Amino acid sequence: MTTALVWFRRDLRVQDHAALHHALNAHRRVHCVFIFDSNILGPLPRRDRRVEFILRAVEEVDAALRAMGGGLIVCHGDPCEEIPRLVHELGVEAVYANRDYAPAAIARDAEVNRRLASADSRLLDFKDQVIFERNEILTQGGTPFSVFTPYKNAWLKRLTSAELNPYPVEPHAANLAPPPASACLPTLAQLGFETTDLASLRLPTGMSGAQALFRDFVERIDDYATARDFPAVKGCSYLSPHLRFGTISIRQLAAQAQGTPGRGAATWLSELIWRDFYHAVLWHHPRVVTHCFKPEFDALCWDDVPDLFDAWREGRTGYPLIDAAMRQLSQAGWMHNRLRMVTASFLTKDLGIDWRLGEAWFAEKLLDFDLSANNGGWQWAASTGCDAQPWFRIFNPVTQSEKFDPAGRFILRYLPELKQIPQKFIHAPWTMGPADQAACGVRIGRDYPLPVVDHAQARSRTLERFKAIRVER
DNA sequence: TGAAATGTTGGGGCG
DNA sequence: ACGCCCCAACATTTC
Repeated sequence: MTTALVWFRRDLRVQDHAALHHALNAHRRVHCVFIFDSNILGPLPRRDRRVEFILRAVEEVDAALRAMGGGLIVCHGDPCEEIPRLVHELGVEAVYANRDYAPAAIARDAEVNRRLASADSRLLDFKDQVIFERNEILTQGGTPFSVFTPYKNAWLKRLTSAELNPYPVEPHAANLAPPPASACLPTLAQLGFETTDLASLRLPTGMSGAQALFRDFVERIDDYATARDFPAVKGCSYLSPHLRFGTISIRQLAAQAQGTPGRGAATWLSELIWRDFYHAVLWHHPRVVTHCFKPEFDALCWDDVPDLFDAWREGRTGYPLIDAAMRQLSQAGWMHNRLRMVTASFLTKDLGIDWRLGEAWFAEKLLDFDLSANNGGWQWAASTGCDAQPWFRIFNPVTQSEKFDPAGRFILRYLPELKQIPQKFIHAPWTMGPADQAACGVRIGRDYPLPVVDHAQARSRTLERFKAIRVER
């Protein structure tokens, strides 16, 4: 009678779960554990919606496992100590987990595995988080891709139904072992955290919330290609936090995208491939965590301008689309993808601030924060990364606003102070003359900030900044 | 998964 | 009728 332990991390579901599937297939007794990692939780502010989001998901996993005769052991501590302790207490032969590709996670798992080896056990890890991982997609020359489009073509060419098949859990669910009677789930307070406003965000949580969002999106998937760029429109899937914590599986999403004809589904699949791409980039090039993917851009001299950085973070740059987006980030813990590109461009190309500062702010605020996608997106916007946007391609915050929020509907959702100004000034309020300002009762510089920088000037400074490091040949 | 600068064209006003 | 200019509108190139 062999015993296994399934270690849940960023895969908080009980359907289509690789590690759980393999453990149940191979062992007569399967315990399940989730650890609130004190190494990760320690540095977080005491109010963090993600901890609450995870706890809601953990509660649902526990309930679902109990319904199948098992349950979830939930610990709070250092996995390097907790896992070996459980292995000893429960008499576990092997620990099963789904692979995590972030450098810190790789190091953690290596350490856990090292300690398990001395206890005559081991950590078995499985591909679950992505469709293709590590070296599964390489160029003909056997090197990792550094441009997205050829990567995507190779990805699509390699895709078979095998990658999209779910990992069923039910067939051997009888092997689930109930947790010790003493085990019970911690509260947020017991974890040392305060309640947040997560409930007021109306963000569906857990597996059930993810499936509800998924069903809703499937109804709209045909419109995705055209609607996804407009932040005032309900065009995207809103599944990113769920994909981040694995409350829904990537295979379910990719199978839906692949099996639906039309441009909408194809465009969405492309976005899912971007996710695989950035995971692979991080796995092949862990240096991008702290350095530019293209080393020559490490020579860039960014500006040290704390006041401008604060204005950006707090949404008071004087550019309405930027400010609305930054307030969405703080208020909702999420930002529309188009706006992630526009605000990242603004920080790096208009304010001249190092992309790493913006990356860190997004990492703190985003519920869906994922190191690979966040780093990849920021380096793309800063023109320092893999398949980055060319450095001379600089977003105009006003033009982007006119294109993607033409009526200013998104802007007004987060900047009610601009409600009274005429629609034609909503994208650039400072262009109102004194008479217009008086007429609508909004004085720019008092009721809403003047632009903190002039875009045309900032643009030419950025061109100079990049020209300065250009290699002469 | 841009935008600005520069070049070209063609219609219309006008002498 | 014709040439000239102005300037949108569109195309190309440059950053």
